[in-house]
Formats: sequence, C-alpha cells, structure tokens
Amino acid sequence: MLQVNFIRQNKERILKGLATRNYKEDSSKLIDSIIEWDDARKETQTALDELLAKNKLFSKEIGGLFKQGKQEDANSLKQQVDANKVKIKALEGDMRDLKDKLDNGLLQIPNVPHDSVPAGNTDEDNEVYKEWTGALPNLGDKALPHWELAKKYNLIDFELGVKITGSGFPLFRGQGARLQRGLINFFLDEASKAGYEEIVPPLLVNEASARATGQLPDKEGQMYYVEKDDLYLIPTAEVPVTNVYRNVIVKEADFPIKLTGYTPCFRREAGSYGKDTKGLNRVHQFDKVEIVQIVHPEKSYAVLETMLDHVAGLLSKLELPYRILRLCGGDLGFTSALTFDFETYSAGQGRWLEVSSVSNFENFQSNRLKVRYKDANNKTQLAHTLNGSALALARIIATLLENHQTPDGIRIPKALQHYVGFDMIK
RNA sequence: GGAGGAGUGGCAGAGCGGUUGAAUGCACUAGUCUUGAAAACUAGCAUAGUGAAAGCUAUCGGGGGUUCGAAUCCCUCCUCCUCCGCCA
Repeated sequence: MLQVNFIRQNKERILKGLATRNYKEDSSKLIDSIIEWDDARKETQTALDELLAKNKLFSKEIGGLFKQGKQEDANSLKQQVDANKVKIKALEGDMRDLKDKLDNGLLQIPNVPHDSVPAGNTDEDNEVYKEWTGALPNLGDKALPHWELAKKYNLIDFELGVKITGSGFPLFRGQGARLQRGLINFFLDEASKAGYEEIVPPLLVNEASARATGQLPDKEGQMYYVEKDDLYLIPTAEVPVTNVYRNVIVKEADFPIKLTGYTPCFRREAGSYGKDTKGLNRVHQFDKVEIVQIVHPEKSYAVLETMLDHVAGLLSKLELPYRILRLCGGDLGFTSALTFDFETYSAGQGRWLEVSSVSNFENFQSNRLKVRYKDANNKTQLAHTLNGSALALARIIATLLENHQTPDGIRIPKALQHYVGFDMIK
C-alpha cells in the first residue's frame, strides 16, 4: 500500500494514475478522507500521549509519597490518575477506529502506475513492447493443439486428474512427467547462474504472509484456504519467497537481494470458463519457478530490464517465439507500478499465451512487508521489490509441444535435452 | 495428542512490582594510539508514532486483565526445548 505521506504530497499524481487504471469512480473523496483520518489520528495520538505522560509522572510521585509515608497525598493523586484513565480509554477507542478506517482506505488505493504505462481498459489495450521479428512457425493444417498432442503421446491425462481431484488438476506421466521435471531443473539452474539464491519454501502460508505481499485482501477468492489450520495454499512462490524479508532491515551493501524458488501454485480461478480453460491454458495447480529481487529504489527499473533479459534468454533457449507486452493501466495488477508480460506463440491454437509476468512494485509491496534499509544518513527507507515468473510451467509445456511438433514426434530443444534425457517425444 | 520447562536489544544474558527502553559481555561503527593492522582506551549502537527541535509516547513472543505503577503478578493464544505417544 501507499504511504500516507506520499498520498498527502501526490494527490494529483495518484488521481492521474487511477485514471490510467481506468478507475471509474472518483477517488478524490477517499484520498481527502484518508488525509483527514490521518490528521485526526495524529491529533488523537498527541492528546493520548499527553495523558499517558501525565499518569506516568503521577505514578512515580505516588511511589515516592508512599515511601515517605504520605498516604493521603498519594491517594488524592490516585484519584487524578483514575480520572485520566477514563479519558485514556476513550481516546484509545478513537485511535483504533481511526486506524481501522485509515487502513481500509489505504487498502483500496492501488499502486501508482509508472509514467510509461499506457491508459487502457482490457488486455486488448496492452502495448507491444517488443514484437517477435522472426517467422512464426507454420505447421499447416496438421498442427495439433497441445491437449491432443498430450493424448497422442500419453504425456498428460486430464481425465485421471479429474478422477483423482477434479478439473484443472492435470496428471503428467511418462515423457510428459520427465519434461515437467526437466524444465523445472533447467529454470532453476539458469536462475542460479544468474546469481539468484535458491529457496524451497513452504507451500502453505499464514495470513500475515498473504497480507504482506498483497494477496489479502485483494485476491482472497483466488486462494485455496485451509480453514482448520487457518492457512492459505500459495498462488505463487512470490508469497513465501518475498516474505523471507518481511520486517527485515537489510544492509544497503546487501543489495541486490536475489531469490528464486520452484513451487507448485494453486489457484481457484473462480469464474473461468470457455476456451481459456482448455488443456493447460488455465489450471488450478501448476508449477512455476519464480525470481524475486529486493533492491535499492534507484536501481529498480534497471533491475527490471535485467529480469526481462533473463526471461527472454530462457525462451530463446527453448526456441519459442515470444513477444513482450507492456500492460495497460486496466490490466495492471493492483500492487504493480509496471508489468511486462511475456507471451509465446502457440502454434497449435494460433494464439499468444501468457507465460511470464515481470513486475516492479516499487515500494508498494515493501510498505506492507516492511522491507527496509538504512540510507547514507542512517535513515530507514523502504526498499523496492520486483518479481517475475521464470517460468510458468504448464503453458510453457503447452507451447513447447505445439511449436516443436513434427511428423516424427515432438522435438526437444537442445538446451533441454540433457535435462529430460531424450531428444524426441515419441 | 499428553506431561513439564522456556520465550528480554544483532547474539549471549541479568532484571522477577516503582527514575529499567532495559545491567553486563560479545559483535558492529567512529575516534585516539600505530608505518599499517591487532590490542588497549573513548564514544556510539532497537523499532515505530509525533514534533522544526528538545522532547513526549508505545513496544521485553501476541492479545487481554490486576495495580496509582508491570519486562516483573494473573488469564489466553502462539512459538521453541525436554520426555511420552503416533508417524513419513
């Protein structure tokens, strides 16, 4: 969330950002309310502090009076303290109300989009940041979508997934399972080579973690929830991996902090239907390798570029045609300031599929996470956080199967061959 | 799941109702000394709110309570350790 002081000083900028995000209702009032609540909070705080200070002093005096045996003086002071306590109780109640209001208000304001973010409503308005310049694979009429290829070569059994769990939980087998495992290792090795520390995090997280990275309350319905233990199944490794640094003050010299992690991801995808959910296009459980960086605020946009390069390198090694989109305001995630999506061309479906999303959250996420560092003046400052998928498995497998299909089977790109242990799916 | 013990600053560890936001040691930072380093000595060294600042306030695992006053007493939850049970 945004800091109140930032909101105070940048009202116009925020309103402009909300317009870019295609927010219909006027948020001007909300911003004014937030500032009013914060003013009231400060005032109440000051009043409260004064009373507390008074009582503290009185209590010390009472202690002294008792020692001197001046019971009566002590007792009259006690009455004053008691009177103050009533006022304190009331002020404390006011404080709680104001903080609740303030927090709820702040949670409704999304991050301010970066200047380069185009205005727009839906994914149709996203800007093509880097077009694919090579030829798209032309496989003719014989090109099969991945769900048919998966069946033909016995790689994925969607029906068995339904039997065991339900729709959206594919079961990989044989060479399909090997491909899955090989890709995970390939992505992790590439991330390690790029200097990311590998993490194997918990797959269930508590409320505090889900809140800190912004999944709560914005995306509550998206997560599977284990009521009995009050835990959430992670929708992305971003949640546990970024939370490693929740409430941590890092040394400036430790920047950049680079973490990577492979995890399954669980998403309820409530309300999804139609062709988007066919095959591996949209599933409830998929595997993903995530890269996360925590960096100095001045460096975050340069770091974003290096993360784009990293993802682009992976796709090149997998010999997949891709393009990069700059998300428009309407498609931009709540917590993000700037997001680039990678799409690979899906030759069997004749469409582009999103396989990665790389974002700079600036200090929006770190404000909730409380990831900070000390600057040159020894002042505590919020760090910037970024993350990206490198990469999401299910859709990569989909495009890999579709693009590399040949009459003799499915060709495994060279970079991947020693990871999966074969060069052809037959 | 049952029984017992414990949670204090970056770490170790005192304090167990009253100038204690917290002794002491280690670590860390700066200075003195030194050709340089080490050692020694001196000083600094939690987070947050508020304020121009001095300061004031909150925080000794979380929450609640007793009291004029709580790190210290009570309740509750969480976590860790030991033993028993169960179990990859």
